[in-house]
Amino acid sequence: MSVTIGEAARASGVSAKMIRYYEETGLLGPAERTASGYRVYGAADLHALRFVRRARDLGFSMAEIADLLALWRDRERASASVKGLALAHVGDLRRRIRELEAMARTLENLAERCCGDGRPDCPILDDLAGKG
Amino acid sequence: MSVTIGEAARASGVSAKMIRYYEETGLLGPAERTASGYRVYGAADLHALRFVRRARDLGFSMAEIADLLALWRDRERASASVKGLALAHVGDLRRRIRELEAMARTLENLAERCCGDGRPDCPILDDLAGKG
DNA sequence: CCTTGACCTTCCCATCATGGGAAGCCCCAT
DNA sequence: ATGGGGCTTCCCATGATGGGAAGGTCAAGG
Repeated sequence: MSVTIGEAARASGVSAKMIRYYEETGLLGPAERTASGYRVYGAADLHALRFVRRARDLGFSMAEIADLLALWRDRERASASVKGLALAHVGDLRRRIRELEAMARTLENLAERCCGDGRPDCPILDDLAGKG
Repeated sequence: MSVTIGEAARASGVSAKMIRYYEETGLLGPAERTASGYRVYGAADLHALRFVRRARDLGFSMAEIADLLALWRDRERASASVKGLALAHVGDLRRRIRELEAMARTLENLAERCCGDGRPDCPILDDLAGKG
């Protein structure tokens, strides 16, 4: 039950490029190799790759994922640690959302006041130019 | 009424590093120089720098800002072009917000189901591991 | 007049996660 | 044995930003 990097990529949704990168940066341990140097992945490796993929989909950074992986592998972990990490990340996401929200609202307000026709007068440019 | 790059940075809120970078990449035209090679900025340059700063604060990319600057300088522009750019960017922001929202909600749901005490059982890790 | 310290110049490097591509080796099927 | 596809490593690029080194410049004060 061992596959090459291409099959691992297809099975996990992580590109072969990224799998090598994760190995290079230490997020994942070095993969086993065939005699000719090909990387080889077993069931546990695929499991870890899918874990990483899922965590990336939830917006965790590689550093956070390293922590999550360590907790995942530690059967003695306290769930409080995981929850803490997750909630800290949620705080991060919420903060970014608030920033983007503020930008979007500002622009929507400006755009609403811009007639958007062939004339050059434009409250959006006026605002950017500081003439607000 | 001409200032050096440091003063321009302070006056515009754009770091000296970034001012040089904007010049290097062509977002802003080459600055005038003193005989000894120092960059020199006049009132119009400061105005443009503040424009760029403000646009960055609203989340526009450098490519979009290049377009906005061109429209700003073009007195024959159609406000529709500006509005189009702005609304396209709003669409971008809204899409990113939706993605982050989805991540945050997923994580909040998982965290809510995690008791977060000293025990190892953790729905968050279970979900990441695909045991959801 | 010379020193000092603050400022400027260019150049290189790092971030973070990701992709592109080249040169060369390997494996399998025809 | 040949061809095609997959693997290896290595280098480069992204976008916007900061850090820092090595060296030139300027203004103020001794």
